[in-house]
Amino acid sequence: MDTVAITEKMKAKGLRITPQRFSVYANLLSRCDHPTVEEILGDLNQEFSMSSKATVYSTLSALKDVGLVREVLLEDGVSRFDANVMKHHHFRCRQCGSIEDLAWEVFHPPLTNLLRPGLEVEAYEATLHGLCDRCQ
Amino acid sequence: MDTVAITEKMKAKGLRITPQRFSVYANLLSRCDHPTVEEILGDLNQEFSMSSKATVYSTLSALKDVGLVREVLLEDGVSRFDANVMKHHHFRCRQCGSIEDLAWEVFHPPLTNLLRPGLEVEAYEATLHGLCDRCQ
DNA sequence: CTTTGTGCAAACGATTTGCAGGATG
DNA sequence: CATCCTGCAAATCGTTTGCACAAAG
Repeated sequence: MDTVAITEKMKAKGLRITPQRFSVYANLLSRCDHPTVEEILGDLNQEFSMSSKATVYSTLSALKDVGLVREVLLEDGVSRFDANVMKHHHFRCRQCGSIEDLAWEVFHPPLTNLLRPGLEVEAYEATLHGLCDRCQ
Repeated sequence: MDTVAITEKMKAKGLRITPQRFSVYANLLSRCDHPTVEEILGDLNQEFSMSSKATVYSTLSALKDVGLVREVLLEDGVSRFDANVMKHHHFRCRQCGSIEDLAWEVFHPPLTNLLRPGLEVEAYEATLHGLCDRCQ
């Protein structure tokens, strides 16, 4: 996705554009893993100081509020972020901890008639655990 | 489950029995929600001081190591614990935050042929989100 | 009596907050 | 030029750790 498209996407959600915000979102869009705040910040500050930790937190929070990114909480006590906001599931390697997205079709919809009456299901998602190819 | 059965279950796993350990596990077995350390500790210290936070953490860690309890990490950054170690899924009410167990049969197994080759799936579980009856 | 658990307080790491100055629309 | 973002440091919150004392087997 090019610079203009990214900017437009943010503007369309009513976000004020700043170099920090732009680069956080651009970084997230360019990755296929699910980075932590530290990892994003490391990328942004690689060549020159671009942003601070507090700003990355606040930017991710703003992006999350308007639905451009999703927060992913898996087995470690760390927030991870994902610019893929389509419905999908996750796979997590128990060895290296890497996370990847899985097609939504991997699971059939839940059999809601097996739930106790009274529960109103609005969404769901699954996490698969195992070993990735690199760790086998 | 009675006192003797609980004690035997812990002994069978090689755990040394103490009043603190016993009451943490007994508390967890008697609940159907998925309490945090704070909630368990609050219960134990209701009438008189029974345990400390560090001990509850260490007990839960020991119980987890021998497979008598499971740690559940859901949408908030807090560890929750579950004495139900059978395979099951979870439902979380987005209003009140309550969590309940769902039957394993609610989902068919994943269609692993849709995954990219190289991933070795060992386990999985799903979380459903919605409104419980009390919150509708 | 040896091993292991307990409880306190201090340490820790991720995240949030307060606030003065600066950039955006 | 009014709004609201940035960045620093301090505050917060859940969890872990170190250690002296006590309890379990």
